[in-house]
Amino acid sequence: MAIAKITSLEVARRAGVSQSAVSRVFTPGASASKKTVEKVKKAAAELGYRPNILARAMVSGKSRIIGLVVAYLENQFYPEAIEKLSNLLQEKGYHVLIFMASQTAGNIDDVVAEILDYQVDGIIAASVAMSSDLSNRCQAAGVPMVLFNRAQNDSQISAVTSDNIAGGRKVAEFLIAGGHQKIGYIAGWEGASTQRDREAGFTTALSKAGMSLHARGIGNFMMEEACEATRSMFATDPPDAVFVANDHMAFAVMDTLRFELGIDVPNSVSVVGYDDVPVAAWPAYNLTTVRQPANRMVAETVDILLAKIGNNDIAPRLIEIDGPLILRGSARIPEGYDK
Amino acid sequence: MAIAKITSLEVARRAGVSQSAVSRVFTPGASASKKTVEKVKKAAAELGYRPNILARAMVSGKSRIIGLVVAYLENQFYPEAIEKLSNLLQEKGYHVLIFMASQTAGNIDDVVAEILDYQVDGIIAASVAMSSDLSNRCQAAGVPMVLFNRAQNDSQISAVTSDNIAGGRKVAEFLIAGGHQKIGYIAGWEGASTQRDREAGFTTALSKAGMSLHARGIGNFMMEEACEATRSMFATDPPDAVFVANDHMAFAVMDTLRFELGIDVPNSVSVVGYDDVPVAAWPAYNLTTVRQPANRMVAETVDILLAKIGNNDIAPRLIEIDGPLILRGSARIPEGYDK
DNA sequence: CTGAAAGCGCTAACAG
DNA sequence: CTGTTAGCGCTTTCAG
Repeated sequence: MAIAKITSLEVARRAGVSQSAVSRVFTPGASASKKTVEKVKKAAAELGYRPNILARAMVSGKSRIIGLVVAYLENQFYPEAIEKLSNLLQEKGYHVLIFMASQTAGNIDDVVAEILDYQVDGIIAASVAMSSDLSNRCQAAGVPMVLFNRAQNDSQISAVTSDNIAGGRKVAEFLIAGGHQKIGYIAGWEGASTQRDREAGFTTALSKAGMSLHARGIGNFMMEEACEATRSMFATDPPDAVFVANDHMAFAVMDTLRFELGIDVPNSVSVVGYDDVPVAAWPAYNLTTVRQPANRMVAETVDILLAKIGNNDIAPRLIEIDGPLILRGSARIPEGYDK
Repeated sequence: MAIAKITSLEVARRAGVSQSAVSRVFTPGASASKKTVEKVKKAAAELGYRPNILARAMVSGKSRIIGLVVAYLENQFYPEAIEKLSNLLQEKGYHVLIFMASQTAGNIDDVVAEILDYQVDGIIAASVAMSSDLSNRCQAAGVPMVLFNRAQNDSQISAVTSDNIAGGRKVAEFLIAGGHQKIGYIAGWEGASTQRDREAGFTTALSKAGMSLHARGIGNFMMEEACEATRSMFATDPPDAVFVANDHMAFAVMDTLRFELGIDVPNSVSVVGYDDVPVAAWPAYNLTTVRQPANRMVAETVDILLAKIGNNDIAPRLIEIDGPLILRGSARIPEGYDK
């Protein structure tokens, strides 16, 4: 079985032109006479020639590869995001090299180092904490990076998230309008800006209404820990409403409430989540939640990244996209409520 | 901000050795004296040097990139699989370039063409149909491919799936043992070997017991269509058990039954799925289902692919991995049943 | 508009 | 074990 990798040189010979002519025909912004283009295209088609992207990358310095660092694929928000990210990038002529940053903490640095080895044109870090040392190395290597669904204090680095503070506030206002008196919160991983902002927006709005958190548990964005937190929270003096830092945990909370503790949702307790992943709309959960506008978040992320790839000197941007509260059946809806 | 891409030549100069010495130090199976290694490593560390993988790929002909074609990320089985795939490949020193084959039918060919442009060392096609023309082109290009969770009649191409026929049979036997009389089936997309095999195993076992399908609907692996199929199937003479071709649709079937039609699962009708995705274990569904052993499927896939990368002449292999029926609460369990 | 020539950063013979 | 020498396949000046 002969291995048939056709090079531009072979195409050139068959078309009776120089190798550089072939290159020009396949290089977007290049000039070639109609006749040359025709001859080359014909020869290329006959031979089944396609340019070698790696070779092109080497000389041009542009690989058209974007490194995507991602961690928790079990939370449905991420598969959805990577699908959209990948599709959009594909449209723009880029492709996504995936790097799992899972399990082993502290391996993020290694992962990014590996990414850099592939000469990626840019990096999207979804939901992972970035040491500033690390972002410096990317900077030094001239590789732009944008954080997806996580912000960094370090204002040197671009990030796009939903407006988590506003989201948290909306939930508080909704719950208060619903007449809830004892409001609990189940937190995500405290190292995450999304967690902190959601909680800050939530408790601030509570304070403004003269209320405070009735109970607080920590789920670390993990289902099992969220179950545990729910058990303790409902062991004594149970709340009449719980805001859970993301949908993924909210499902665990609802299941624990209904099937383990025998507590009715929403009649005995309202549950509200954050993300609006597809499962939230399924009748079994029918979860009231704040929608993270994945499409717009993805579009912004790609925009910023490509802009930076075009010109790395543009200032870092912090985008927060507002998302609506989606009213469903897991929480009591105040009469005449609209937002 | 200076862009600091260090080359092996610069390291060589600082270490006082030749450029090829540096290369050797960074090439796994190469020889260099202890002293040289030391000097080079030191200089490299000081400079922050890392080899350029693309350049290495060009000359060695090995990119250490695996192209992964994937379609429906909404079915949780796939995020899970790509996470495991990516992790395992990462361990072996490969990385995954993702290609979404979604929406647009017939774009698979274009997608694979693009993949080839990146000089990938191998391709994993998850759950996509492969035209034989296409697999020929990969063959011609010397790029091995293995199908994941889908088999092909074309025995020229390796594939790993669960044992779908056995799985279908297990479900039939289980349902029959449970005393069900009117057994329905909701099919996936008929173009998929997984769908066909599951159904074949299922109906064959039914026949052996002197039974036949009471009703049949088509869900095409989509939730909405599965809902529709459920509605028609239960409009008249409803079955007392339904086998659904995958979990993703089974959730939709259960929700339609319970929340739209007001039919009790499992008391009025048993529902069984296929895959055992994480959600199947959540209390809200607690779905009885055939487990696809993702870990072993992934391990086999990677094994075969890497073996082929090592030597493309080895024969194509078709692996079917047996998975257990996981008994949960969505289907009546016959007394004393164990399998 | 076109061809010749010079590399991109690295690995792989090849002598020494 | 080491340095020298060729390229991998392509883009990009540079003359013409």
